[in-house]
Amino acid sequence: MTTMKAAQKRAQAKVEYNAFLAGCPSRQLLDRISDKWVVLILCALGGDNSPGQPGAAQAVAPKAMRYSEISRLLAGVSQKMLTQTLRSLEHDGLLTRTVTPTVPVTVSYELTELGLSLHHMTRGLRNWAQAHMAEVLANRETYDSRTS
Amino acid sequence: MTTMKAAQKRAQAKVEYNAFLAGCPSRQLLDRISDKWVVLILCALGGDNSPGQPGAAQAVAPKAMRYSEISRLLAGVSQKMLTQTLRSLEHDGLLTRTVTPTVPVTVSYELTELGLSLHHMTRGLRNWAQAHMAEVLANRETYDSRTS
DNA sequence: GTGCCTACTTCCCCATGGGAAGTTTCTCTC
DNA sequence: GAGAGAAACTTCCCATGGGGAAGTAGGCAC
Repeated sequence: MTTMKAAQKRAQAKVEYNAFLAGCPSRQLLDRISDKWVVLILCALGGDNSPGQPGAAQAVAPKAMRYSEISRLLAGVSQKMLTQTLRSLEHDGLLTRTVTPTVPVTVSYELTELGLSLHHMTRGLRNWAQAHMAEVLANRETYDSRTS
Repeated sequence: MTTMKAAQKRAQAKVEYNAFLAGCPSRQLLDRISDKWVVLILCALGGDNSPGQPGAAQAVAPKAMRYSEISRLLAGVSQKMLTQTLRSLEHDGLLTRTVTPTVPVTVSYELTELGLSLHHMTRGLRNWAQAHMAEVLANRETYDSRTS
């Protein structure tokens, strides 16, 4: 990484982000997006936040949301973390922040195209978690009974 | 969500893990897997850990790895965190831990089928990070120049 | 004027994670 | 036979990060 000829550098520039290397920017990016609040915010803005009508195919349409809406949906997030996470996502160009100077000012957040592409991943994560919950729970019990 | 008939409740029982609810087990599961070390370990064991020959199609085959191998691959992970994360993944049935009583004992970790299914997700995350790195970097610069 | 609204920011405190050194059990070397 | 060394942890200490709660701005309603 430190000693490298220009030709190699050029060849690497396109492909050679290796998230396993601690210093690699893609590793830092992975660190940032492998965060529970990031995943949840992406899911929320991505649109798979319908109140859970069972059986109804969830309408998965990206949707702009206000700060308070997100705050309400992501039960348990502290305001500090929410603001902080939203800022970093805006910083990375994953979402846009729009201030509307209404009575009390309203702020709305919306995924960019880039954010939308990441949303496909986080959506998969969330669905995985919900789909395999039972299995994991069963595994935990098996594990605990084996070791107790 | 609060007012619900028994019929609906029954219908929900199967499907209705909602990761947005703070108390929901699937939320806790999502919290656990939305972790940088979890993602990296899954990627490592999933097999997309080739030393980065640019251009060469990465051989993506799940692979058992020893503790020290993982430790070396995931530059920057502390032993404490690595052990802790591996334990929790084993606990959830995402990987198996096998002790071989050789000279100094060797321990190898391997993904279970469940872990493998999650690996598809984390692999996507990692690839996304590496693929969109440049774009994110550009966005950061734009953002910084706009606000400075 | 008092109070309330949204979208934050700030302060304090505790839990979590990093760094490094210690532990165990064996075998190999001097 | 004393000591080194190796793998996989475990333990201890301390800094950072995240939660909880309270404070801020500023415009409108009462």
